[in-house]
Amino acid sequence: MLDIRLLREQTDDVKAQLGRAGVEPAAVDAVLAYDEQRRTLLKEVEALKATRNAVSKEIGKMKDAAARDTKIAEMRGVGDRIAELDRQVAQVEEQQRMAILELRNLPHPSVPDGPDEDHNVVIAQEGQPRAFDFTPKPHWELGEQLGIIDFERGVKISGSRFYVLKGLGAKLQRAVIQWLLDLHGRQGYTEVYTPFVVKEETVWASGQLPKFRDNLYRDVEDDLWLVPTAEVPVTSLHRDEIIDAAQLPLHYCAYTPCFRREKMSAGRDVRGIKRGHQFDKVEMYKFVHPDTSYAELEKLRADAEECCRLLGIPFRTKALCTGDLGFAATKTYDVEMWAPGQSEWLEVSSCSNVEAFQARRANARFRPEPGARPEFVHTLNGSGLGMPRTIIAIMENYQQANGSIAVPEVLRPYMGGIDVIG
RNA sequence: GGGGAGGUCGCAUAGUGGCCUAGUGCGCGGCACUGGAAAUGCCGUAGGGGGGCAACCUCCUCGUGGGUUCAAAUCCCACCCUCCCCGCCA
Repeated sequence: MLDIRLLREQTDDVKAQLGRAGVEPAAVDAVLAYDEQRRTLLKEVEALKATRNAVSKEIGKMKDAAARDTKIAEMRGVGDRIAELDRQVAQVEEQQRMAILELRNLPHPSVPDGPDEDHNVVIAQEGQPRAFDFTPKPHWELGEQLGIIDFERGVKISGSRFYVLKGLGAKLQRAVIQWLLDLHGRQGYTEVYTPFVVKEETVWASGQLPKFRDNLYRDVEDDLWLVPTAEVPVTSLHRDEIIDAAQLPLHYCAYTPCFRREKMSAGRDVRGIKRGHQFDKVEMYKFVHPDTSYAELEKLRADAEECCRLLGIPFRTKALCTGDLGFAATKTYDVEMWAPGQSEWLEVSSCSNVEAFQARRANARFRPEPGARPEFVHTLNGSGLGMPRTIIAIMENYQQANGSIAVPEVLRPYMGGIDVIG
C-alpha cells in the first residue's frame, strides 16, 4: 500500500512514477477523490461529536429537569446526524482503501524501463555452461529413468501439475533445503518455522490480496489460506508491532511448501516439475531501517547468488524492468540457473525491495529514536532458493553420460555420503 | 467437542451508566537532592485520524464488531483469543 500523504502531496510525481509501470493517472485521482470526500465528512462529523460530548457532560450535571429534557431532545437529533455521517465516512473509507490497495508500488529510479520481461537487463553472469560430450537430457527424462520423479502417480493422487519425488529424488530435495537453511544461518539469517495456512488478514498484509485471489488455495470452512510463499507468514511475524530500532535489521529465513493455483499461467511450462501447484522453497526475508534497504537488497542478491555459486551451477542475474516488476516491489533482481537439458535459464530466486509497501499494510513499525514517532520499516524478500527449479538445474547440470547424476560437493554431507544418483 | 474463568496504559491491578480528561503500584525517561550513588521528591511516559504556519484544538481506540443511551471500560448481542477442568486424539 502506498502512503496516502505521498499521493496528496506529490501527486504528479507519483503519477509519473506509476506511469513507468503502466498505471493510468486516473487510478491515483480516484483515490484522491475519495480522500477529499472523506476529510470533508470527517470535519463535519467530528465537530458534531465534540458538541455531543460536551453537552452530554453538561446533562449529567444538570438539576433542572425541563432544561435537561430539552438538551436531551436536541442531542437526539445530533446523534442521528452523526450516525448518518459515520455511515458515509465508513463507506468512503472502504472505497478509498480498496482503490489504494489496487495501486502497485513505485518503481525505483534505477529500474530500467521496458514493457515486458524481454526488456530485463542481465547485470551479472557467472560460471561457464558445461561442455557435454553427449546430448544432455531434460530432467523429466532423467527423473523417470532414475525412478526419482513419478509424474503419473502425482497426477493420480492430486491431479495435473502434481508429482511425486521418490527415493534419492526426495532425499536430494530434502538435502538441498537443509543445506540452504544452514547456509543462510551462516549468512546471518534466523531460521523460522511458520504455519503453512494463515488467516485472511495475513494474506492482505503481504499484498497477495486482493490482486491474486484467484491464484490462492483456501479452506472455506475455517477461512484459512494456504501460503503461496513464506513471504506471507513471515511478513506478519511483526504485524502490528513497534520494533526497537536497536533490533534492526532483522533477517529471517524460512522453509515452507508453497501452494499456487497457477490459474494465470494455465498452459505454461506444463512439462516436468518447473511449475506445479505445490513446491518447496527456502525464503530469505528482512525487516530493515529505511535508510539501509537498498544496500540490504544488494546483500540479499549476493546471498542468493552465493547459493548458486556453491552448488557449482552457472547463473546470471537480471534487473527487472518496469513492465516485469512485481506488484509490491520497487526493485527486483532475478537470479537464474542454466538448465542444459531443456536449454533454458530457470528463475530460482527473485530478490525484491518493497520498501514500506508491505510494512504499511502489515503495520510493522520501528521507533527511530526513544520517544520519537514510530515509522514503517522497509521489508525485502528473496528466494534462497526455489526448489523444483534448483532440483532441475542440479539434475541437468550434473548428469553423466550413463544417465546418472553426480551429487554436488556441498550436498554430499546432507545425502549421507552418497555422491551419485543412479 | 462439553463445562468454567478471564481479556483495561510496557507489566500488575482499580474501575458495575455522567465525579474516567481511565486511578494506583512497578518499570522506563528527565530533573532536583548527593562528592558519587542508593533512598526520596517532582515532572513526564500509548497508537492512529482530522484541522492549524505554529502554540494548540479535536475525533477514535479499555480483545474485535454490532446494538441500547443525550452519555458506555461499565448494559445487551455475536465473534476472537488466553487459562483451568473433562472428553477425543496424532
